[in-house]
This record gives sequence, structure tokens and C-alpha cells, in this order.
Amino acid sequence: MANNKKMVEAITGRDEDFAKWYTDIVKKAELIDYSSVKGCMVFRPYGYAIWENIQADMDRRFKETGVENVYMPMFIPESLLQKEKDHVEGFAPECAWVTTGGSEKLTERLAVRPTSETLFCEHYKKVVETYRDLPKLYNQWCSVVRWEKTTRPFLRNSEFLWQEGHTLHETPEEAKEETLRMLKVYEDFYRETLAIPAVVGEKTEKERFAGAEATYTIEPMMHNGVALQGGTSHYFGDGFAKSFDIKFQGRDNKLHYPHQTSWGVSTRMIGAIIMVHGDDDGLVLPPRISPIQVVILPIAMHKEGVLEKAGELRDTLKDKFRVKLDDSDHAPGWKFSEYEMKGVPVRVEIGPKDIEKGQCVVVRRDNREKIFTPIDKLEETIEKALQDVHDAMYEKALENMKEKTHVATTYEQFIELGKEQGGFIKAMWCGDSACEDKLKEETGGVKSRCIPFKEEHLADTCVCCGKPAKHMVYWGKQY
RNA sequence: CGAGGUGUGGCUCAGUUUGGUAGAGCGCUGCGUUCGGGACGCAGAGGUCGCAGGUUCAAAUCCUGUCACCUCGACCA
Repeated sequence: MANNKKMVEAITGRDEDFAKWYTDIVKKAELIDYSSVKGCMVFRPYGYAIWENIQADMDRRFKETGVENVYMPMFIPESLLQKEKDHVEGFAPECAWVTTGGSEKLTERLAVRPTSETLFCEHYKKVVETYRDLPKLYNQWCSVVRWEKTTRPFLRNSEFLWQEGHTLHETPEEAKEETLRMLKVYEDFYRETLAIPAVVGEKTEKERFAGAEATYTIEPMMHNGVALQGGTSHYFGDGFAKSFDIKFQGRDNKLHYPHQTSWGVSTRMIGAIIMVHGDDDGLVLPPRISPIQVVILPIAMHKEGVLEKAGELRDTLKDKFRVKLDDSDHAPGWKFSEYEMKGVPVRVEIGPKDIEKGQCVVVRRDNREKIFTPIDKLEETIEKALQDVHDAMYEKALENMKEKTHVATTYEQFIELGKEQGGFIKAMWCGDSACEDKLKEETGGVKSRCIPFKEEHLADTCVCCGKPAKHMVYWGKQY
């Protein structure tokens, strides 16, 4: 235990300094490295493997709904970006611009895409003629650039990886349906794959995406009581179609504007995984996206037969799970700590004593429970352990979210909760953005998160101004 | 963009006040002993002290300028 103290010193305590704890984990679990460009980071193999697993899972879900992948250019001519007024106002201030090509100054500068609505619109205009061409259900995996003033690994990068879905529909109803369908995909993914519960709902007008008619969001709660916008899905109506002059010939033989959606999630999700599940010993990864699901650690591996047995275990498990056998020269205690830091959900210990008894030890990362299991039952023990880890992680996260969700029915209550408690605050709202501004000002940053689909009636009047309430809103500080 | 702080081996930092041979811990390399919660011994490698000027016999240290990063406040997946 004396040695274990060192471990605790290596990572800042989670409750001691959350921000420092976060960056410690990001670096010590070898997820990323910083680069020479501010806000741009190197994804190291372990961090990138997490993203690849996320991609694979989401991509499958998208395709099950009929979405096809495409790839758009990374440059947007300034004139193209300017076609939709609200959109350009929202994004132009944080664009990176290319002004020179080779040695020639460009006649028109090019934005490095901050998002690709305009590119999709330009393309749609060319490929859509009739209602028979609809819907168009496209998605792309790419990176985008937003020149952020303050940056943070995964949570706010100058360049980040994401997916952006862009769809085009014949009717408003279809487009709205698509918007909500994809939000549901996100919600399911968060729950089933990342073991993260979240509040879902609609953004207020003030928080809406630049150019959208409606923005829906998924908002998970971090361990320290700060919310994260974990993904958004937008309904555009026909606003972009009009700006870009996209028309199709309808069933009535007349020209119509199609209705449009876009939806995206980013590598910010990895930040959510860290901040929802992580603990004082490091990362805790959801089994379904963990690059290593099972790590096999031989104990006293110089002893007769240990390494051979460990190799056998790996071979029997490797087709079913993502397995790593660590036969490096480090002491066992070092390896325990190392793989805990990296959040590996299950480890298997196999040593001389186990071999004698025909057993091995399965240890869960989330609660460190040790399960002694006969070697011939190992596969099913692990299968169950992985499922149990996932379920327990979800429950724990849900518990945290509930614990950090408060209700405010008076202004004073709201301000106090906002300043002291953090977490979500549920409160009634009149619909006026002036009240959002005031609450943010007075609490030092509490903003509306969303109007949930399941509203509750907490009071008759707005928590801020006292006028009749229109909606119940989740509020909170955000990353 | 406003306020504060920091730049010294791969990492964390000491040394700067009072100028005088560039240091420690961790990590890394080799050999040996170890191995059920970050083992130990011995031997090694590794630094134009952020950058550019200046003062001086002599600068990590003093002066001027400059760049970068971090923390805290206003904007953001």
C-alpha cells in the first residue's frame, strides 16, 4: 500500500481539482499529445482506437436508418459560406482562412470548414431534380476547424473529429421526423454503448444552431456537476434550400423547396466518457468501446508454465473479445495500476497458485470486485463481467445525474443553486431570452440546457421574471 | 480581448534575490536479482537554460525587446 500512494500522486484527485484530474488522465492514459498548434492535438493509438470503436458503432446505427457516407471538400469559398445569413454570422468569426495557394494570393479566400452545410447545399442543388431524388440521407466523417480562444483536449479543440449528417426531404414532417430519429440514435448510443444517461430536448431560440429552425440536444451530466452538449440535431425547414436555391419537382408537378436536417457528434464524447465514468485511479472505459476489453496479466511469469498458460487464455478469448496479454518486464503491481489508469474494464490474473487450482482471477475495473473462476468457465465469466460493468457504470452515472438535478421554484433558490450546487436546475421559464441572459449573468454562467420532451409543471410562473411560464427548462453550467 | 503566472535533459522542478565548472527526482539504456497492488542493485546516455539583442573579464542569473504556453474572466460541437 505504501507504493500505491505513488499512484495516487500521479493523478490529481478527482474531487481535489477536477480540471487538473482531467488533463492528467488525458495524458497519462496516453490518449493524446499536444501539438505545436494551439488547440490541435495528436490522437495517440489508444485514444484513436477509442474513436474508431465509437465510429464503428455509430456508423452501423446510421446505416441501419438508410444513411450513406460521403466526403466533402475541406475548403469553403467565402461567397458560398455567405449564402445563408444567420449561418455565416454564427461561424465566420471563428473560421480559419486560406488566402494563399502555393505562391499565388487567392482571388477569393477559402474557409477551412467549420461545418459543411453550405457544401452539402451546393451539391444538393446539382443532384436533386424531382421528388424521386428524395430523401437524400448523407453523412460524413471528417474533421472541422473552429478558431477557439480557449481550448481543452476533447472538449474544445481548434480542430476536432466528428460526423455530420445532412439530409434533404420532400416534406417538413419527414425532415422533422428525421431530426428526432437521429437524436434518438444518439440517445441510444450514449446509453447502450457509452453507458451514459442524458437529458434530451429542444434548445431555446437563443441557443439554437446558426440557421436552424429548431435544435435538439443531448445533455449528459459530468461528475462535477457541469453539463456537456453531447450532440445536436437540427431542423432547418427550407431556409437553406431557399438561400441556395435548391428546388425539386413535386408530385403535383410544381417546384418546391426541400426540407433539411443536420446532426452531429464529435470527439467531445471522449471527454464525456472521461468526466462521467473516470475516478481517482484513472479512466474507466465502457466495455463496448474500450480498445482493450480484457487484459491478461501473468503473475510470477518466470515460473514454469505461467506464460504458456497466459498465452493459452489469450488464444481462447481473442476471437470473442479485444484481448491483450502483457508479458512485459514490469512488476505486477505496476501493470495493475497501468491498466486501471487506462480504464480497461476487466483484467485476468493468472499465476502459479491459480494454475495449481485450475482457476484464474477476473477483476472488474469499475468496482475492483475479484471473481475467482475455473479456467473452463472463463469465457462466460468475462462475458457476464463486461455486461455487469456496463450496467453498473450506467447506474452509477444515472445516480450522479439524479443527485445533481435540483428544482428551483423561486428566483432566490435558482441563484443559490446556480452559484453553490452546480448540476442541472429544473425551473419554469416564460420564453423570453432576456430572462436567460439575466440568469446567466447573476449565476456566473448558468445557461438553459434544453426544454425536455417530458416537461413537468413545477410552478405557474417564470422563475426569473414572474410572468406566466411557457416551459420547464433544464439549466446548468456547461463545458 | 482584459488580469495574473511560467519558460532550465523526455517529464516535474531546484538554481535567478547576491553573475563565477548546468543540478535533483522520475523516466530512458545495459547487466543482474525480483515478481498476487507502481521492486532493488550496479553501470550509463541525455541540456547551445524559449528566442533576439545589450551590459560584463564572465550571464540560466542583470537590462531591453519578442514569442509561446498555463490559470482566471467575455464567445463556442
